[in-house]
Amino acid sequence: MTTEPAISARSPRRERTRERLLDAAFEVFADQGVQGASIEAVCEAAGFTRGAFYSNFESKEELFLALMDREMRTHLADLERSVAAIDPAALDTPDGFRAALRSVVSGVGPDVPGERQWCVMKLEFELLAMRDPDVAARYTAGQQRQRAELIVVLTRVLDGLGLRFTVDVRTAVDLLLGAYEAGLRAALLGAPGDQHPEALIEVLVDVLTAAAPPR
Amino acid sequence: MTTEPAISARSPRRERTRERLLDAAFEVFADQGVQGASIEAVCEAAGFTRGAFYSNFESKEELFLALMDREMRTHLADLERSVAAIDPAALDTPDGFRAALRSVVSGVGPDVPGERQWCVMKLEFELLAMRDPDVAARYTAGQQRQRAELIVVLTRVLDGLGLRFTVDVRTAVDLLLGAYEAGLRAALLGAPGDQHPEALIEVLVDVLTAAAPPR
DNA sequence: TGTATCGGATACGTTGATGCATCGGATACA
DNA sequence: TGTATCCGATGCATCAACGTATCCGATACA
Repeated sequence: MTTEPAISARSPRRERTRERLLDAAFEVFADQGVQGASIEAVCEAAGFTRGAFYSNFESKEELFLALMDREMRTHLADLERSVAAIDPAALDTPDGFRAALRSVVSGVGPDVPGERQWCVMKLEFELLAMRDPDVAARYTAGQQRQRAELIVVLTRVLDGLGLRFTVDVRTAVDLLLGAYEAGLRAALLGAPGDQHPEALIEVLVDVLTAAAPPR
Repeated sequence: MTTEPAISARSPRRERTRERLLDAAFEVFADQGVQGASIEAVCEAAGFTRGAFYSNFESKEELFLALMDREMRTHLADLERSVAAIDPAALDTPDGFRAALRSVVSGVGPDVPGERQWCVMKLEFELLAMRDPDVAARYTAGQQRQRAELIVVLTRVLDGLGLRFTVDVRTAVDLLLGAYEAGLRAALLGAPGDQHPEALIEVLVDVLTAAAPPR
């Protein structure tokens, strides 16, 4: 999209500083917000000065876009990895089935340490997307890839078990993702009550498979 | 919470400028982001200079908190109003029931013009809450009030119809709110597919009332 | 070992937001 | 109509972030 120096033409050293700047950007953006963070702060966190930054990126916006693309690629890969790691044998028990489903829906399961940052950055992405059509297009494209992957996987898994959701699979995925995100956010904000992602997901799975024909 | 000049001790004139500043803050914050917006920009939008601002608020943060409190109060009032406006007669038909439920869940139904700003500001609130425990406490408190109201209302309505959700009412409310928000955000971001709030809500209602005992 | 190129550091001028100290006009009350 | 008070406007000094132009050291290659 933006003019990238023919990606192959980037020296290894250059590539490493880029990565370090992106890593730092993730931390600093999550901590202070994309708008609130200064380029200087990102550079400092990465152990560089602004000279290095302007040598690698044109602006904070370009840095942000590069970061978002990288994160979405990473999480799609994580999803595919955790899908590949599903143990078909464990699916027979309801608990195993729910666990697999949860780990798949969360994209990467309870990697609890980074959960907060991940959630915050997702909110930042959505917020920026609300204001910039270009960001919105990239963001929704990534979300759609994730959604498509989940649809395929769930269809396959349920077929294998001889089950069916009581609603269209695509709708089921949307509901599952919505419930998971809402629950996660509420939990991270310290909300009381029972709106925690695991609980919501389990209830939802029960409801969505309730009237399904037995194997 | 913060030192407010004994609310009664605010002259009507002063009160009006405060309101105008809050109105402007809503617009500007939604447009440029809380962090991205300058105090100057808010003042300009309100038709004042910074002198007026510093005479009424101590900082941008205090303005933000005042705005968040006001918005949450307003939306709770809207919710109670739309609850009061439910026509019991229309609840008999499935469509009427769903319509009532949707308008109640959305807090104020399809007031479509301001929907985008409302959604953006909610994201801003959540994001700021993620970073500041004080903001988080106020935000979740407001959310819990809304949730409690919905729980009461839905229980009452369903009882009147001789229906029951197939899951705990509190869980049902969480699922409905989650689905609505997720759908709304996706729709506003221009996502393709069927993840639109109305559709999700209707499916969810069907699922949640499917196995309910008939009247 | 000499040299050219690349990558990051340094230094500088510019801009825009901030907070305050002070001023001026309008409103209320005698 | 005169006067006091309140409230918002104006002017100013400060500061942080920005972007660029230039410099220096390291690596690659002859």
